[in-house]
Amino acid sequence: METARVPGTPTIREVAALAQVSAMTVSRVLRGSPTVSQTNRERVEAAVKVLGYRPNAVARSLRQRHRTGTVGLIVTNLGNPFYAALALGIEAELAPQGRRVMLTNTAGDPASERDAVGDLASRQVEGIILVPAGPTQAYLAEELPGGPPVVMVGRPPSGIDADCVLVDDFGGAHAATNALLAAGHRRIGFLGNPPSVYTGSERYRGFCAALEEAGVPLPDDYVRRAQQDLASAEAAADQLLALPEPPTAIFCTNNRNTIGAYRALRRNQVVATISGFDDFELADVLTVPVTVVTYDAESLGRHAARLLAGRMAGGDVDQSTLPRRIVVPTTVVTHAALPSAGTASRGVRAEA
Amino acid sequence: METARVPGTPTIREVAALAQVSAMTVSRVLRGSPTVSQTNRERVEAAVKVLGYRPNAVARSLRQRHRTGTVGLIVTNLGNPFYAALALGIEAELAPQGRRVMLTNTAGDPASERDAVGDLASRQVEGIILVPAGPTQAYLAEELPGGPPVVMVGRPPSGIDADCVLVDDFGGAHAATNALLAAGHRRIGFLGNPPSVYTGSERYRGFCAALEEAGVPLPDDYVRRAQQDLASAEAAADQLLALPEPPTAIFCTNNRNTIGAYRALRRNQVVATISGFDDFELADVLTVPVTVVTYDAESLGRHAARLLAGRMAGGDVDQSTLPRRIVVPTTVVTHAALPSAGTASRGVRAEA
DNA sequence: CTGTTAGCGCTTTCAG
DNA sequence: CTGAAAGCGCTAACAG
Repeated sequence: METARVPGTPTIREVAALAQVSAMTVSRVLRGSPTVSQTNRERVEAAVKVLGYRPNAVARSLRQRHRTGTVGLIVTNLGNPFYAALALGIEAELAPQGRRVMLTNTAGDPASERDAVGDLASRQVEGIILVPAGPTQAYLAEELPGGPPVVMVGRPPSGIDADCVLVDDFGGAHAATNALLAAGHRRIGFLGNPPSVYTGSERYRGFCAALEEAGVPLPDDYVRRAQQDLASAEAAADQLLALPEPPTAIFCTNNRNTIGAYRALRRNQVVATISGFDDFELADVLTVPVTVVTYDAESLGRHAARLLAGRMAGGDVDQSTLPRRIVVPTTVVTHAALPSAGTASRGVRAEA
Repeated sequence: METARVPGTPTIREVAALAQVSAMTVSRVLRGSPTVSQTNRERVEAAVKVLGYRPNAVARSLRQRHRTGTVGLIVTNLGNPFYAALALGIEAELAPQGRRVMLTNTAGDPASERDAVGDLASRQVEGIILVPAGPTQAYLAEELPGGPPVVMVGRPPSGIDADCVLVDDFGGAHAATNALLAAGHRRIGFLGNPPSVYTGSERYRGFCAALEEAGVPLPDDYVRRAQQDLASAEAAADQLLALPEPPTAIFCTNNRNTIGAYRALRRNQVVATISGFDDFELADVLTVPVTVVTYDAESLGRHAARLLAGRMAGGDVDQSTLPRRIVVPTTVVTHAALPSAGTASRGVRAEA
């Protein structure tokens, strides 16, 4: 049974046999150890080439106790360009470290998130970057005792300690609302996620704070909640527009809501200023003015990867270091309306 | 040295010791083998719970020779919504099979693609889904002798045999061009990728075939090439519009070109019909008519994952089966222009 | 139904 | 500088 091997997958022993050295010498050459004679190094390299040998990373990981060079990424919806950009940033940061990303899409299902965490831990990932789907991550405490470090993205950890990377939700909403106020708006509606969602409540807080600072009132019926889909946002915007005194501007807490609101305006043939989180392509060619809050999702991913790298095996951060938190800044971009006589520029940027 | 273990990572032996059975019995229980007595099963399950034991998938993979339950995905640009949707479809198809996706972004660099293939093979992925960056994949033959099966997406394999999933590039371009002809256009310009890119040449072929069938001439200067970025597309479109007899419609082979062409029209205050591959959000609210070719990128990913599943360990396809090819159909969607008096519908679909 | 033995492919450890 | 022995955590193969 000694010779019953697949021809295409040689092992280190076969390389050793061909090179007439021990497996250890081959192992040393493969890892670039300096303690190998020039002669042996060449013999081994030749044998590797002849056999088309490729080291088995799984076997290596097993022996090296958990050094798998893999990182888990759990997102709620890869179809959202925001998460795609996040994944891109993470991959770009980790690949040069020789680490690979294992991708999981939860479709917003907390149970699926929990399963994924368990499975990734089983696969010995060295760390996990998590965009949480549910309200709490307390389960991580029992799921990962002594397991891989976790970095959370987009909302702070709840029920557990972990590093995290956040967007300046409050500041961005505050700045965008200020831009609307500066443009002379006094009747400003709000279209957003339910307050149970972290980003939704933070952005609502920023919105309210700006209004309050300006002494501008916010009638109860100017506040509408919608889900993350166009239809629900359109319906909510319709309600705003149907008010006896409709708002002259609407602030939306996410991309879907912004575009839904625009469609409602267009269908009702109303001109009002649209404002919201997340820039989008063609925002500058719409028939109403658009003011958006934007930020660099790829950079968010890079930050998350760097935080994680610090916690992983070989990282620079002491495990006793307190949870770290990075807040990524936002920028307000004002797009002129298509038929407007205003500035013709594609976008006017202002620091948040 | 027997007890020098990290408390948080128990092994199967510790579970066995606690349950007072052998490691094999634990292993059997974990995998749901029916040949375990009820008593022992309960003892083991209790011990697992007490210790918080989680099987080590790396050790399992090593023993089970390559059954890692991982698949490699190599794309050129995750930031492109098309690839994000592709990844989503692949993940959705593989996750229920207990397989995880290892993601790699090549940024269009063939050398990076080759490195990624080697690394993924080293990590013992059971298969690879590849959106090729370079003109040939001949290197796979020497890189993967007896290695994991590969499925290509978006363009057919070159220099090697492999299953692949393609978009009906020819048919889509043909149908879209026919739609322009049916709308009465006789001066139709072409804005596309260099013909060295598979999709570019196929779409050009479809475009030409439709014109030829209709007996409509295609002047040389009606054909312009652009890269996959807005600036280059805008410049190329400018040239088309600057012709003595400019086209009344422009067919573009990709999303970036379509939007670039639209920006050129808008800047030059010209009304012409825009047509192109890939639908995009807000296409229906532009100031000119837009006719796009669309297809389901997520479904493309699902098809790719299914083809791969057939070739992987435990798959249903004999390895001697000839390379399979799936062509995903396209749909032509006509969006009415914003100020037009035509149909008010969001989009008129027609089978390609 | 259960356990023992052996070994996946590699690297740590220690002895030359 | 080199190699032999042992074993990472798990499971196939066999024997009871």
